Amino acid sequence: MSHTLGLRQAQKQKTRQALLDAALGLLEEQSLSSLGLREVTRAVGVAPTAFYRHFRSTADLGVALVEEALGSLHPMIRTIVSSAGDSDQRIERAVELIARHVETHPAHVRFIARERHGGVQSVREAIQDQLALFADEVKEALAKDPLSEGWNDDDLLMLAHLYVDQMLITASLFLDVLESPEDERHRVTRAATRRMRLISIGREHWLD
Amino acid sequence: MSHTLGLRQAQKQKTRQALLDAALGLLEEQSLSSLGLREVTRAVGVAPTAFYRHFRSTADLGVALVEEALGSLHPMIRTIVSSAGDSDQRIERAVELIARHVETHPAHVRFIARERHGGVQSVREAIQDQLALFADEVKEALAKDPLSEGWNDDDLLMLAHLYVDQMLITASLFLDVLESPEDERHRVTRAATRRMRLISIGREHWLD
DNA sequence: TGTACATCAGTGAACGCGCGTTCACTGATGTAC
DNA sequence: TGTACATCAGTGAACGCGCGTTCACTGATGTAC
Repeated sequence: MSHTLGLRQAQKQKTRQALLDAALGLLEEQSLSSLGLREVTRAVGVAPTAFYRHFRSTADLGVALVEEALGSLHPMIRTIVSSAGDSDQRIERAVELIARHVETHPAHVRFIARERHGGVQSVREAIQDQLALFADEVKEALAKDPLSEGWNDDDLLMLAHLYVDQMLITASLFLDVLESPEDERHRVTRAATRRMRLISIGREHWLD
Repeated sequence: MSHTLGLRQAQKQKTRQALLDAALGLLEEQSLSSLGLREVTRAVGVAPTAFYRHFRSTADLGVALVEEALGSLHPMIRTIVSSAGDSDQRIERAVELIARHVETHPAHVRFIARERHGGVQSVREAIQDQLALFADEVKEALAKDPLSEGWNDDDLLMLAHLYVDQMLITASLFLDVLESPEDERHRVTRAATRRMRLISIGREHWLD
C-alpha cells in the first residue's frame, strides 16, 4: 500500500511545483540573478508572502530547479552509455536522445546552460556538482568498455568530462534551432554527430 | 602627425571607459540582466543621468563589453593557429596562451562565459556573432594546413567550432582555479592539454 | 462518530528603499570671426 | 589675441513604481481522546 500525503501536504507540494514551473517559464527570458520573488508569485496567483513557505530566496528556488532539471538527466545518461551497437550507431542514438530531451524539456536545458556560468554562486555550484556526478557515471561506464583497456583513471575521467561537455554543447545547439525548419535542425544533428564521431576517433587512437 | 582628441572628447571617452570598467567589476558577482544603471554610475562616482550620455541601457553597455572582451581575443587566436611546431608543441603553447589570457583578463573571460547563454538577447547574439567569426578564422587557418588535405568545408568548420568551444571551456576551467594553489592549476593545464590532444588525434585519423 | 484543540499554508496591509527615467540646468570646451 | 556665441558632458531634483521582508491574521486540515 502506497503512502498518500495528507490533503494539506499535497496542496503544499502543488503550490511549490507551481512556483518552480512559473519560475522556469520566467527564466526563459532572464537570468536567475534578476528573477524577482514577486514576479514568481504573481505568475502563480498567490500572495508574495506565500513564497517563504517554500523557499528562503530565489537562489534557493534555483537550487531546487537544478535538481529537477538534472535529476531527469541521470536515466538518459545511463541509457546512452549502456547502449549497444557499434560506435557510429551509439553516437547517432545519443544525439537523437539529446534532441528529444531538448524538445521535451527546453526550459530545463536553457536554465542549466544559462546558470552553469550564471551570477548565483549556490546554483552554479549545484550544477557543477551534478555534472561532476555525471562525469563519474560516464567514466565508470567507459571503464567497462573493452575499448578502454590500457587507459588510466585520469584519462578516462578526462574523456568522460569531454563527453559530458559535448552533450551540453549539443543540447544548447538544439535549443538554438528549436523553432527552426526541419532542414536546419537536421544540419545541427549532422554537425553534432560528426563532432562526437571525431572525439570517438580520437579515443580509438589515444594509445597508438 | 597623429590626431589628438579635443579635451571634451577625451574626457568623455575616459568616463565611458570608467563605466565599462565598473560594470565589468560588478558583473563578477551577478549577471548582466540584474545589473543596475545606478549601481554602475555609483561605482564610477558620476550622476545616474550621466549614464545616458554613453549608453541607451545596460544591455547596450553589455554589447560594448562584448566587443572589448572578444576584440582582444582575435590576435590571440591568430597567434595560436599560425603557431609553428608539431601538434603537441602547438597544443601546449595554445593552452599556455589561454592560461595567460585568463590571468590577465579574468573579468572579461567570466563575462563572456556568463553571458554567452545569459538572459540578455542582444548580448547573447553579439557573442555568438563574434564566436562565429573566430570559427571562420580558425577554419581558414586549418584549411591551409597540409593535414587538412581531403577535408571538405563542412568538416573543417565543424572542427573549427570544436576548437573554439574547447578554447572557451579551457578558459572557463582556468577561471575556476585562478585563486587555487599551483598544483591544482597545473592539473587543469594537464587535463586541458590532453583534451586538445585527443581532439587532434581524432583529426589526424578523421579520413582513415 | 463527535468534540476540542493544534498546526500551518496562504493572506493582506504596511514599511522603507532603490530603481529607471524626465527635465531644466550649469559651466567648461569648442568655434567663428 | 580677444570676444561672442554654440555645444554638450555631467548635474541634481523629482516622479511614480515595484521590490523584499515583517507581522499578525484566518480558516481549512490534522490529531487526541
